[in-house]
Amino acid sequence: MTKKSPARTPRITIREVASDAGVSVAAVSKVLRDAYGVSEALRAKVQASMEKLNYRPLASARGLRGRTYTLGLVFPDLRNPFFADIFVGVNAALERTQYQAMQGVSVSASSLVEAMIDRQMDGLVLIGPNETNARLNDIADRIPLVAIGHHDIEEARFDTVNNDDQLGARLAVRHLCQNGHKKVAMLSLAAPVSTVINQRELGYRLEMTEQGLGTAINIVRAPQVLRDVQLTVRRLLESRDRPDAIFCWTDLMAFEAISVATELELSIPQDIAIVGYDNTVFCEFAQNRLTSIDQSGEVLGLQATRLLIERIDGRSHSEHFVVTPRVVARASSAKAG
Amino acid sequence: MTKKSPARTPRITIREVASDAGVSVAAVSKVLRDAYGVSEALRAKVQASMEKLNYRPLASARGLRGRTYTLGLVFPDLRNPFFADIFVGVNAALERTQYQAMQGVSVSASSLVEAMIDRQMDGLVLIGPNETNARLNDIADRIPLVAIGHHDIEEARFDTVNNDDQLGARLAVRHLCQNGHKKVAMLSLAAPVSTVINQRELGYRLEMTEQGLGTAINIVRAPQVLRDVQLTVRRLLESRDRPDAIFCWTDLMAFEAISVATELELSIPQDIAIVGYDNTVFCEFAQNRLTSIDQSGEVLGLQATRLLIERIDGRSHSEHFVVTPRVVARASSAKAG
DNA sequence: GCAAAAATGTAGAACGCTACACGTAGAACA
DNA sequence: TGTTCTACGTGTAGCGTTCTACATTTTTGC
Repeated sequence: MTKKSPARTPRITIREVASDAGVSVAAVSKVLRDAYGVSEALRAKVQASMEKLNYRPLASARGLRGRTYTLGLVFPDLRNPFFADIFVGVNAALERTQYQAMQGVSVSASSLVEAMIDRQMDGLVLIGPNETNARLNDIADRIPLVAIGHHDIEEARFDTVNNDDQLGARLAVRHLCQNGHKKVAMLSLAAPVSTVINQRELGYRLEMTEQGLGTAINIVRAPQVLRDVQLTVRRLLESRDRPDAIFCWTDLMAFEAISVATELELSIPQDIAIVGYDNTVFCEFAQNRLTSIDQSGEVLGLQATRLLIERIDGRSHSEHFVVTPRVVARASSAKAG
Repeated sequence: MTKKSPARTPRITIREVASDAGVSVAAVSKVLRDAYGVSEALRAKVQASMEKLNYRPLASARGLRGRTYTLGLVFPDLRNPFFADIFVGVNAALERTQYQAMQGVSVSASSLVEAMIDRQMDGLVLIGPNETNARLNDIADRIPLVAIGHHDIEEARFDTVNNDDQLGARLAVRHLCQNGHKKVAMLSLAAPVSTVINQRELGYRLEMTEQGLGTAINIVRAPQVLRDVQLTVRRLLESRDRPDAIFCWTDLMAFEAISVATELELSIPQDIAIVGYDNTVFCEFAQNRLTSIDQSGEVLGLQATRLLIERIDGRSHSEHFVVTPRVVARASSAKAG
């Protein structure tokens, strides 16, 4: 079935660079890799030839012996603009390095990770992985790994970068309480495994208790799907004893909450206050004016990438970086009245 | 500087599969590639061994001789959820094939394309490329290429998949006119090159003229940046002779328009009607209720991928697939009164 | 039955690069 | 002067696949 493609211009190889520069192939390779034992004169000669011939090393060939200079980013989905912030951070960290990031979106569980290992990524950044520690350790045994958004670091053979989700949740609740809201519900995510969810829910519970609102604790969970979120919110807002505030798992969920509230002709924040998480760009829009917890995705991405490169370069003990979240207050959580 | 990483379990290679199955390496390779000349018995034997050993072919090694079974998707940015729709389509097309998609976000112009060629992608899908035809042809000479959102197909040595942007713009204007809006402005994008922008602006002009509103033609352009869009919209809405409707380049821009209008205490659609493009999920939200032109990203992604695989398999003449857009009417463009 | 054709399997040379193991030359030291 | 270092280059064996060419067996045609 496989026919021949039209002939394409063949690539410049390391051999041609070597012969053009009048040096050995090994010498060119050394220059390429910044390896030890190269004189300035030789480096200059080789670099001139590379430039002249417009040489670009072929990643597959490099990968077969050494590294591919490619990092894999695994996103849980593409709809949340928060991930774009992380991506910005990753790219900032990659500036002035030879590395390139390739993204994938984990459609079917962990098959993407396998695909990336098959493709010889030098390392992986998993963003919000729904995986157990054991499973992550398995992966880490095969490829340098950093997880963003995974709190279980016991015996972890990989690095993690997190915002303090427990604190984030506490800040949200505290902020709402300070603004006079009492019956704070939490709209959480119904997902198989997630240490992030656990932390947020824990923070919510602890802070509610601390605020003397232990009896008002109310966690409802919805799957990521649009319909389900709306149904869940609607049920919550129409319930006999409606909360006066909702702390949402994500800005995206919060926007849906705003939508449902608007449909029910409840006014925000008078009838119902809303707080999101991630401080996405859309929070700023006048139709949302959503108070949100900022976990600075850019920093998360930057640090994760930094750690990953360190790990590729040989570090074997685990490091765990934590960002302190902060409240960005907007109208959606203003004083009740 | 490069230290040794902790020893990782070595991979299963084709050789081990061959020896386990008691056949030659070449035979295993044939099975892997569905090549001609393999008996059922042999195939079964080999597949059993592959399963048993959990063998996965290494893409780098394959790439050195044949293909990597990897397709590269190049997105212009990560913030627009419309791209998630395209991605869904791509994945649908990849189901039951050996191919895997890897995404990249084009930060610095075309350097990502080079990086993907270096990494031996079998083909590329460029989404909304800001490139000239000549430049795209250059790329197409080096790698199978499909562009989504590029209308200049003259002498194109690549395939394209588009929605009919000219029609889309006409539909938007027509819809607004039918609902009694007359002074329809267009909020367009200030970008270096884009045949998509040209088509939309052309459609807008033509339809305005056809509706007898030639004198009301008013195109303002803003760069993608948040601040600039808001400034532009604000200027437009505060101008002496304010339009009564805005047709926006993108839902994202439309949401910003809604934001500015809300801030100015203009009501939608009474004071100002708004129409977007892409029919993103957020359009449905009650705080937006945004009328939008649907160009079915899923179909775009699916078709692009289909064409790309055909092209990889040897097709050399160009094909151009066009999707017909449709209006999805919501409150933001309802009758003026 | 026998030649020709088709089907099935194998050997082994690439693919472009890295990294190990060396070779050489000059400097430093005694 | 010889010996030991150090710095700098080179030759070349793979890395894990694919694919061409060929060898062998089976089927077909008459």
